[in-house]
Amino acid sequence: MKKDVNKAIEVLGTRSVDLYSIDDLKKKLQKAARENRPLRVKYGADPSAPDIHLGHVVGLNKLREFQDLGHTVVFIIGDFTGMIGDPSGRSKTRPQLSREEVDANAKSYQEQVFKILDPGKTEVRFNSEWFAEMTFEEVIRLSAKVTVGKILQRDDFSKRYSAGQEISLVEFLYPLVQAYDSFMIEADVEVGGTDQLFNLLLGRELQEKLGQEPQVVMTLPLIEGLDGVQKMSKSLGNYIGITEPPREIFGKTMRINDDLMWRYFSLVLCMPSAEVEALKGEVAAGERNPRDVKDLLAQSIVAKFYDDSAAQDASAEFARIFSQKELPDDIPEVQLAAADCDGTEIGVLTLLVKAGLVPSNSEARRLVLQAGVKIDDVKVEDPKAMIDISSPAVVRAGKRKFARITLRS
RNA sequence: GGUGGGGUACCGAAGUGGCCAAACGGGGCAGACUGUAAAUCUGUUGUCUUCGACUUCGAUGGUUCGAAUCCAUCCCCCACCA
Repeated sequence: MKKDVNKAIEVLGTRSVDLYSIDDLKKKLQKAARENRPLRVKYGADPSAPDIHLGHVVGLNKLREFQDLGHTVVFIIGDFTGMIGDPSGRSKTRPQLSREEVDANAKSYQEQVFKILDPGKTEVRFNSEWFAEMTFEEVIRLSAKVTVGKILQRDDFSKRYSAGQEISLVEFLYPLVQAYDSFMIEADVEVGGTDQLFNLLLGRELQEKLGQEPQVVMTLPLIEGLDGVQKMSKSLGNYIGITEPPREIFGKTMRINDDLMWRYFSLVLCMPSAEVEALKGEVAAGERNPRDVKDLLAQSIVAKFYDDSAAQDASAEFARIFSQKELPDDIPEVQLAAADCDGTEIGVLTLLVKAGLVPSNSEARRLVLQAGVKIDDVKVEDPKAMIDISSPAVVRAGKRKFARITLRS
C-alpha cells in the first residue's frame, strides 16, 4: 500500500465535487498506512440497468484510483432492492425484477466493471445477504434512527413535498436501505454521483449512530449525455455504453457537442486538468481543429475499452463514411424474395421497408422526398420510382443506414 | 369518507362542437453547410394503394349532419380536508 498520504489525497481529491471530509479521509489514510490495512471503498450499483455507460465510468475511475493506492473496493449489487423495485410502479427507473433477471444483470455488471476495476482488489457483495433475513422488528428499530425531517432535507423530496407531489413511503425508505449497506460492510469511504450526496451522507450518519466510524463521502460530477444537457442515463437514451461496438462508441462520441469534449477528457479519460486546458487553448487559438481533438477523444475512449487497433479502425471508418461520404466496409446484406417484386423491379418505398431500413411506408416516403435515399450512389427522389434489383444494389437511407440488396431466386 | 384537479401523439404541453391528424417546446429523422453523427439554418415527425382514404386525444355507450371537445357509465392518477 502506498504510504504517502498527501500524495494520495491529491490524487483522490481530483475531479471530486464534494468530500466530507478531507480531514477524515486524511485520518483514515494515515491509519490505513499505519496498520497496513486497506480502506474499504463502497460503491453501490443498481441492478435494473445492466449496461455500464460513461456516466458510471466516472465513478469507476475513481475507484480504480483507490485500488491503485492499495485499497479495496466493495462493489455492492442492490439485488434485494432491485427485486422490490418501486411497487407503486410510478418510477420507471425502478422496475421490479425477478431473481433470474437480477442474477443475469449482476453477472453482466461484474464482467463490465472489471474492464476498469482490478478484480483482485474488489469484493462483490449483494445486499440481500443482510436484508433478506431482516425481521420487521429490526426494520422498525432501524427506522427509528432517522427522522422524517431528516429525509425531507433531501433536495428532490423537499421540492416535491412543497409542490404537493406524492412521495411514496418506499422512496422514503430507500436512502435508509443504502445507508444500512454502508454499515453492514463497514465502509470507510463511499463514492457516488452528486445526485447521491444525501444518501451517502445518511450512510455516514447512520454508521455513527450505530457506533461505527463514519464513512468518508465523496461525490463525483455527473457527466452530460449525448444531448449535452441532461445527465447520461440509460432511460434517457443519451448514453454511450462501454460494451457497445467500437465504431458505435466512436461515432457517438463524435456526436457530442464540441463544448462537452473537455469534460469527457477529464472525467472519462482522467486527463489532468492542465493538459485539458492546454488542448482547449490550442483549439481556441485555432492551432488545432476541434474535429481532430474530438477524434483523439473518441479514439482514446475506444482504446480504453478495446484497444488501439479498434480505435484506429473506428476512426478510419468514420472518416470514410462522413468525411469522404463513401460506403462503409461492411454493408449488411438483405435478400428479397421474388414474390415481393414486380419481375426484377420493386418500388423504392417497398424496398426500403422490406430491407428493414425504415419502419413504415410513410417513413420511407418522407425519406425519399427529403432526398435521403441513394441507390448505387444515385439519389432517388420519386417515391414511385421502380428499382431494378436483378443485380445487387446498395441502398443508402440517410447518413447511417445501408443495405446491399440482392434478389433471391 | 369528503372536496377539488387531472388522463391528448415518443416526452412535456395547448386545444372545450366543424377551419383538428390535432398549436407550441423538447426529442427523433432528413437536407444544406462544415474539417465533426459539433454548432447553425431549413424541412419533417399516425398509417395506407397519399392530390384521396383510414385509425388516433383513458374505456365503453350516447346526443349531433358533424365530437379530443357535449351527455352517461366505468377505469386510472394526483392534491387537499377528515
